Amino acid sequence: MNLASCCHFFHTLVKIGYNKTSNAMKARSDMDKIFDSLNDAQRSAVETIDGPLLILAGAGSGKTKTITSRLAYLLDSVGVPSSQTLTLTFTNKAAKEMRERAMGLISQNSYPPLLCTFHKFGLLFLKFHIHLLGRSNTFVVIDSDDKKKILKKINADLPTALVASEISRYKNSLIDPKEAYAQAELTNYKHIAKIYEEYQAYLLDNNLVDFDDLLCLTYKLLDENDELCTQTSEKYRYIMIDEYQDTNELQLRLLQKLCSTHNNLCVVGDDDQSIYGWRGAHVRNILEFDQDFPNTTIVKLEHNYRSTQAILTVANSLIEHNRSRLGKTLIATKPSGEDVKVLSAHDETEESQKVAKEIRRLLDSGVRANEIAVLYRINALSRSLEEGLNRAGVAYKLVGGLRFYDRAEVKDLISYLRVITNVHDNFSLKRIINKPKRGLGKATIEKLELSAMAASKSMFEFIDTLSDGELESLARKKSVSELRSFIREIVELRDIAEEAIYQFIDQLENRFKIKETLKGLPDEADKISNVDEFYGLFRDYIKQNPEASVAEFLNDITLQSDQDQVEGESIYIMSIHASKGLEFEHLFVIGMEEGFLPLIGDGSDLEEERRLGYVAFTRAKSNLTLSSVNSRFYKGRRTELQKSRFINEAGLCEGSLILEKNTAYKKGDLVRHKIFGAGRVEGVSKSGREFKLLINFGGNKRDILASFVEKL
DNA sequence: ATGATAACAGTTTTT
DNA sequence: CTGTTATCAT
Repeated sequence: MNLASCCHFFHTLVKIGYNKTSNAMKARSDMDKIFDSLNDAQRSAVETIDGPLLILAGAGSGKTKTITSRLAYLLDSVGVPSSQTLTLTFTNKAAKEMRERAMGLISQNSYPPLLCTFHKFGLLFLKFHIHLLGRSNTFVVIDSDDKKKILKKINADLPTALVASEISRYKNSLIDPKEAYAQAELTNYKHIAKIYEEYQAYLLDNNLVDFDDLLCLTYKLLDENDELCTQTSEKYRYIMIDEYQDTNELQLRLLQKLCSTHNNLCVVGDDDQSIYGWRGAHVRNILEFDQDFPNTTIVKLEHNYRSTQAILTVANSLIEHNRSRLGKTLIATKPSGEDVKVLSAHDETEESQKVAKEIRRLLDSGVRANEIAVLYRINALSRSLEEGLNRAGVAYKLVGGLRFYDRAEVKDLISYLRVITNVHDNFSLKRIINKPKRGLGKATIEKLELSAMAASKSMFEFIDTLSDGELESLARKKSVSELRSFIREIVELRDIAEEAIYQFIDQLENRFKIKETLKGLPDEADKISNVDEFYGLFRDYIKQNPEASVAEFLNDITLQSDQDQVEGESIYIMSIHASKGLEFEHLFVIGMEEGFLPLIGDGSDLEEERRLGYVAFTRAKSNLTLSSVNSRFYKGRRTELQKSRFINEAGLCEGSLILEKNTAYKKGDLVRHKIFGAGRVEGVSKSGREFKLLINFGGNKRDILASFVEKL
């Protein structure tokens, strides 16, 4: 749902009140069909509507189906007005998918329920209530790049990435600059707190809002206005949250406010798939949900409809090595299938060669390219893989990487639009004032900005009101005339945007020759096609929302990452993080070595690394191949590497195939156990899906599962 | 103001 | 080995 229609939606709710429940008979038979398609656990999750509910949804267990069915049940069977429900996700993609699936289940005559991302909800809420904080709702949402630019300007010495993440941490812990300063002990942190204070002042001055503000200002409003809080909570009587394992402290507290009057909170997630701890997500939110929300009902969805038994066995045994987890075991609904394979290679070149060869073989046997994917823990591993795929003539699509809206040429366009909708936006103005070149350098721009500030005017206003003579004392003569025409074009475009929006793009390109100025730059063709794509997006948006303004378009796209990957005739390669939520018939995971997966470094968490392994493995539907190398070229040097411990923990050994064939251990092998130390294998037997070894530790004989020892 | 070089750091990234 | 940023001549 776009911003325009969402706002309309908010208004409509107020005006028409609740919609009437649909035809009960019809709803009943539709609901019966939905229930028939659910398993027992899913059905019980759908029918539990009052009080806190934790749905532990394992990978591939029909999570989306369960949430959407529950929504349909609430609306069509229980008769809850759609306006009283709120469903939040993390990504636009998830929201879109869920909305589409929910629409197919919910009876047509109910108004679409509010189903959007956390941040979009924040945006909508602020549009309606930010005035209570003494701010105007014409604020602009900035992205993390904009944020870094602002921080860089404020601070010169400390690394902006660090400052940005610390400020984010403060905001997500609801710590204001004063408190941050008070609690800082190191001088660096005092310094960061000062930067934080200046940054906040800058945002306020320019009426900007960053991603974190969308949530923390929303929280602040609810926290400081009891009446608004009660009213909002009563409005959304049934709340559902997707991917709950990825929520942070602020999101938890926001949810506590939102359901303070009813506690009808249903969260869906998987503690075993929590892979964003480094970004502030708190696994504890899902682990201790029943402590935050007493009298919680817990439903586990453990039936897996995605992967073969063989793949699930491997994934289950890996994740069992984690201690902090609620504990569940995926149950296969598919037959055993092919064994999980382990490739080993001497180096990354051979690895990519082997993987490419396997992929070639699959393609030649008629497998469709988009059913194949290769995953890696760090993006740096993509290079050798890409080379190998190129050599083998395998077309691939790299998912992730630099996002569409983050590309320089697209950001320039966005800045143009921002200046056109708000000429006082100094920040965006500075980005484009010398694009295309108008002979203004860093020094001149700085001078203009300072003088404007001294005159208490925005740069645009300042330039516009100055005489040519006055301007010439700040910039060279040639630049002054360029500036004049720049100002004129912006004003004219603003009028066009208001009066003839369908002409807007053509006029923009005409006046500023955006595409022409890209000629001669590296990757010229890509850049021009990105500009064209952006133009297309704008036109589509206007076509779909004829009443929308440029400002609405801008706020909407700031919250968007490029989502829909076009299906083509190429295989996919991506990081494990980027693969969350996806599935592939044939999956390769490369870089299964100590130091890469698990990645070891400061702040690394072995259990989170293991969950990453688990997420990776559970993307596979019928074939899973892992690969490891003896040495890898990384950061300019070649490093000797050992096989990932996860290969062993997953019950796999070199050459693979522990399921039916020989175990890697035989009588007489020397092994080491974490507690008992070194010992000799005296017997091998099978225990469930794993091998059990009888080991003699210096006279002390014990039965131990093979995955708990390592070979010497 | 602009382009060329040196110095440097280097996971994962939903909004 | 990469890509990004700071600094220095032109």
